[in-house]
Amino acid sequence: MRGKWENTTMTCPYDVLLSRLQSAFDHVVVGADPVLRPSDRGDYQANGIMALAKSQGMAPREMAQRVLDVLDLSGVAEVEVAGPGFLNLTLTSEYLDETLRALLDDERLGVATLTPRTAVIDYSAPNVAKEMHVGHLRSTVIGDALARIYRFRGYSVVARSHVGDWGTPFGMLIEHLVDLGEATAMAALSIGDLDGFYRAARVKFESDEDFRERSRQRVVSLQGGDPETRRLWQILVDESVAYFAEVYSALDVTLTPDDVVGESYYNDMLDAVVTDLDAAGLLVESAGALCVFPEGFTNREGEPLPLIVKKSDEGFGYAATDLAAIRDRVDHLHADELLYVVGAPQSQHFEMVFAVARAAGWLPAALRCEHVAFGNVLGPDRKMFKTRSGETIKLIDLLDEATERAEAALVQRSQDLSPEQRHQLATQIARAAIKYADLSNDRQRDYVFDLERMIAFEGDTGPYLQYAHARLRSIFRRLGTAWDPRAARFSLGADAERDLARGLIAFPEAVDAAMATLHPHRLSGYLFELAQRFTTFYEACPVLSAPEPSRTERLALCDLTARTLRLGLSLLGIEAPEQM
RNA sequence: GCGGCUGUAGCUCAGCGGAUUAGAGCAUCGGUCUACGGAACCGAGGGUCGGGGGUUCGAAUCCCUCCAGCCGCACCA
Repeated sequence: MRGKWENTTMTCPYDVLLSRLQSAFDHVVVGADPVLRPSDRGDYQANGIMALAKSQGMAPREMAQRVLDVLDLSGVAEVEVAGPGFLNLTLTSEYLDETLRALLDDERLGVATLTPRTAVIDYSAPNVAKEMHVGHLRSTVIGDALARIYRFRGYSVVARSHVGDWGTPFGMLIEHLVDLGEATAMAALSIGDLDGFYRAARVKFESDEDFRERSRQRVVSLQGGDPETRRLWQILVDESVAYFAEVYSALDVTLTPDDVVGESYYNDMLDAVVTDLDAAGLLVESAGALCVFPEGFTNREGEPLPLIVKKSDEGFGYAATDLAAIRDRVDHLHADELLYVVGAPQSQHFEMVFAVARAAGWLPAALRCEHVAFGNVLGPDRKMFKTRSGETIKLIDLLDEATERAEAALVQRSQDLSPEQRHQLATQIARAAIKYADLSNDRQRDYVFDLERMIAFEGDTGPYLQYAHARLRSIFRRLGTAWDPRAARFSLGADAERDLARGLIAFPEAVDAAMATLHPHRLSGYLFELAQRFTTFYEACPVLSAPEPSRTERLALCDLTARTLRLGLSLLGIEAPEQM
């Protein structure tokens, strides 16, 4: 997973160890993997000896010796062979001291920037004139975390919220808008009652033959480019996008209206998709529809499965839009990487779209293109999370409820906060609770939404991490006199100090793992563990009352921990308040 | 029927290319208590890693198979 991206700096111990081990392993077999892991035996362990020994028909112990003979870890770590042939590596105290002091001066806390690439990340994607609900939570939160991580690593990120702003429902929506009158409709939409608007349109559509007919005509006008119809449609889009911006802001998500590029944006490119697929000899007419049959996909009957590009009614399917979007992103946005943060049920669709794009030559082989799939948000009954009456739950309601609970908890504890401060803080805690709960689960799995648990201040939660950070910051508020980080020397005499230090130097590994695997929970898990290391340290080691030079050393550890938590949380899109 | 995902402690979940004793949180029980923010810490109990085979010196992890659940499988995105 490493080595795919070139590092511009190399400061973290893992990288140093890996490169030293790698050259030793290369002496035996070039490219042999040392299999370097964090370990509680030493600081790290290299498990690659056994596999290498097997491949060379040697005894593992003998192989270990052979590698040790050429392994140069001077100034970095001590090594010892254990068990069948594990290399247990313990960083020298000089090297730890050196590394930690370098971190004190490093705003990036050891995380290297990568050679810049452009990544287009497709996420969130709500529908125009429809409420943002829990179904959009994961895409929005995971996508935004990935975008933040990528940016921090030096990538240029183009975010795309691929909103549903086209298709047959818009006939009915526009007619409903006309019925209400523009002013009334805009007022309704601007207060965020998108669902009410949609539902009312739907009801009329189902019960009123005349309305239904008008709606059909409206679709035709819309697709035909009738200016007045387009103007009305634009009102729906603009009001919705403005509303999404409010929700994004409430969630502290980085998406802006500029990132909201709906399906309609690609309309003009759809004909070319068809023409070019045809020219490439990929297009087949089947049952009146224009299709591509990518290899390896079959339907229920075992027959080839089509990707329908143009429907038998002449309309374009969403596959056409997705294909057009790929071309646009590769050709015009110059993407080196494409990510689609979309639910797991669509995995086959994306596999097919990617296969067709590759077959058509629109996706260079070197370009990373991935469906970042995720599981469902489940309710307490382990079914799709809905209200008791079976309705979808608005994101904004979810956030409001979380904020209320956080606020209630704060009332009991924080006496010195003004109501405004308390509300502001409660908002930050609520966002942290919801986002962290999502990001700390393996994204591929379904997870059970339990607000009670996720907003708790104890346990593996966002608020717990925020609290750890706030405790750290309070130390510096009570400091009184200034301290000089540059005077810090890390002797790490106490176990708790050393454990904390080991956690601190591993931050780059966690960021790297989250990015390489596109699994933000690798980072959240790291942060939780770091917070635990800190609280253990904090119990065992007095800071402010410690004698020098211990006091300065411990303050430096606290400083690094606070900054690591803050930076790590920020990469997940979670704020770290100074006080709680 | 085919394909995908999932099945680890009472509950919610980690376990990253197989590796030295399977972890955490919550809950339970027992400690710490003039406390640098106790919204904390320390400790205990609790698991035949869905079942069964296989490969291996070694498997929660790889392969096969079975069972259970969720999802997808031609014109809604």
